[in-house]
Amino acid sequence: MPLTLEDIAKVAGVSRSTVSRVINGDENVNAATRAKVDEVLKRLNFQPNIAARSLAAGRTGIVGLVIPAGVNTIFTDPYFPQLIQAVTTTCNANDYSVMLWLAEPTYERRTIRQILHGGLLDGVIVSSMLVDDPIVQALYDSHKPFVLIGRHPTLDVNYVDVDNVYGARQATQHLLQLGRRRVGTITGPRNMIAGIDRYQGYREALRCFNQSCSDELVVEGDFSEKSGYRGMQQLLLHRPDAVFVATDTMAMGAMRALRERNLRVPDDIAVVGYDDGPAATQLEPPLTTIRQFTTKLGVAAMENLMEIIRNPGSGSRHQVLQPELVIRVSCGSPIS
Amino acid sequence: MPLTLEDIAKVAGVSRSTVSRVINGDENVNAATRAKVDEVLKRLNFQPNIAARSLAAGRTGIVGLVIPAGVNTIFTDPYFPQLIQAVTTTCNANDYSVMLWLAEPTYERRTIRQILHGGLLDGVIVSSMLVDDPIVQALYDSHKPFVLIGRHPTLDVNYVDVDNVYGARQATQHLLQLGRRRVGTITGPRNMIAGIDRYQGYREALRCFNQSCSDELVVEGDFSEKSGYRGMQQLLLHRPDAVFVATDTMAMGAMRALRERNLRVPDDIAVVGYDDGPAATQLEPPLTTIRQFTTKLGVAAMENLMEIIRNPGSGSRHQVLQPELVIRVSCGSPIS
DNA sequence: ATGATTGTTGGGAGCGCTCCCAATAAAGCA
DNA sequence: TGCTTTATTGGGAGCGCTCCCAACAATCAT
Repeated sequence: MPLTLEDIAKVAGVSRSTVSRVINGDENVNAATRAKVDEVLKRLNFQPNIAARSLAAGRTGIVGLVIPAGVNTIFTDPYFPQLIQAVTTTCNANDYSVMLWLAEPTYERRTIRQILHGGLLDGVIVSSMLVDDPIVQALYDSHKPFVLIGRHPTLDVNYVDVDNVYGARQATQHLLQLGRRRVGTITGPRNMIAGIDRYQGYREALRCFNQSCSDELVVEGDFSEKSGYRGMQQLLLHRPDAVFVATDTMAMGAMRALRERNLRVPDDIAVVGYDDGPAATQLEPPLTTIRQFTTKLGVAAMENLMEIIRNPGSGSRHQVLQPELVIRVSCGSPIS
Repeated sequence: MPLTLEDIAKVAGVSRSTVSRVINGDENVNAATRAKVDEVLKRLNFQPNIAARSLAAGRTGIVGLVIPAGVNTIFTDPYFPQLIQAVTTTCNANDYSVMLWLAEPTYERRTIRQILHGGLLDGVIVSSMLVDDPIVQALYDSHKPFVLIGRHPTLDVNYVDVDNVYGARQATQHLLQLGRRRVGTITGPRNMIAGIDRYQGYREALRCFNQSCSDELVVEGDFSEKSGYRGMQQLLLHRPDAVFVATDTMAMGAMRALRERNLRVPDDIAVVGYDDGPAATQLEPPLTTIRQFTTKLGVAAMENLMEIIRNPGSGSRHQVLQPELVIRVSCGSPIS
């Protein structure tokens, strides 16, 4: 049978309240008393009952991390592991526990209700992917503290994000500066913010160089390796001399397609990826890509969330990180 | 402010107790009353407070899924995603929620304590990898219901497992039956049960064919792609004509090494993997491997756990699934 | 020395739920 | 008809914790 505060109190010769104070770091405890209680606490390996605390105090020390994507996506793309890692680590460092929801985009209503109204979570981090994810709206309507990873197109919510438009612009400009003139792109899905923003950055870069954006050089992918492969095949019909691929994973597929056609990278065609995941360095040749500090993103999200939990009702918080171009081999040197 | 039982009761014109009965499916409620309460419940979108239920009833409807491996391993190996998927789905189908712990093998004590004594979990599933994982011992000492995925070498605990010895024997025998005579292996780590068992199966197969097991044809890997690559390079020094690789992921690495040396699969060297993950079909040539029904494993684990939760104190339960050989191209046809 | 202040502690109330028992109404039986 | 049985319902107790307030002792200023 698990111990209770009262048990500890009896052993330490103090009251329930005092033990509670010690556990929660209340200032108003005599140093000697605190030492004594601490000793008993440690000796009996006491762990307070989370449910009881939740009920009494209205907080649990648990935050939810909701990743609305199929398990396959989550574990294929190196982005999510890094994110999960970062959030988990930050949580633990701050005495929070994480509850991880890997949800298919079509939630059961029950799941959402549980997340929102079960009373178990102090706050929620959502790695929002879809433009119109129902859970975001639901969180917005509830008053539970939450932070989005990735900006939201319409709602004014707390979020942290990397500047996808900027990153994509950097990538595309890099290709243009090297003298490439038929720069294609394999985009992400158009119902995901990141997909839209990166495409936007691509177009802005073209405009900077007074290039028109011809539809034949734009293919929509879905972030998977296979869609990169297919996308590249399609693109090749229109003889691009460079491609901006909206994900390293898709870039892998794209390069597989090029290899099959015996096209050389970067000589025949230059490739830029996006993410700077582990694959980037393993590819042949190593991939020039956009580094987006996924870890920082996760940490920032959690820090914001904790701030919101501590201090609710303050205005909505936005934090945008700048990604940076990592130059490797896949774009080669300037073409004269 | 979230609703309470009392709120619902007031609206429905009944008592708190009756509402509770309806929610928990108690038989002793008049049909008309139940309908009325159900209607209110649905209309107001009521969700009982988990903490309060936990405190009063001693159950939460939450189970923990503990995966004691680095995040990198977890997301590299296709085994875990499938497992997580299976457990999560089964949970949801049975009105349980999952709390996922991705823990580095060296747990903080705090984490373990929380898992065990926080009182939040009705039960725990541990995907035990390491032979002497501290959390298994801790769970064993506590009296919390738990199920291991993967047998335990010494403790008599509830587990579900696939027969790794059998699977590895099948794989190796397949190579031997095709006439290969210098069959090497890249094993898993020796501190993981699965690694040990598969190596054991390999040796048993050799013994069946009256082959001695020469140390030079055995290399230890760590389940990673890279270790497969390295292992193969090492193995090649001793001219094997076939390899049993204890993981598809490692097999990928092994085949990369072979490609680099311009060795043909299966002509020059035959390869069998283990897992039948998505990579198996994508490899060139498609990989003959052992299918181990990871999904079934996850489902079985959860079903056992629920049974144990419902019915504690029954003897320990063991369930072992048989894996099967999936023949593709990487072993070729019999050698005359 | 007296009243006010500060530091420290103990105990009551109550969070929202489940479980149990008692109360009531309805039905069955002699 | 009177009494037992059954079906249905309501309310008290209590799960383990936090929060609040009151109690007390020790210290301070006057």
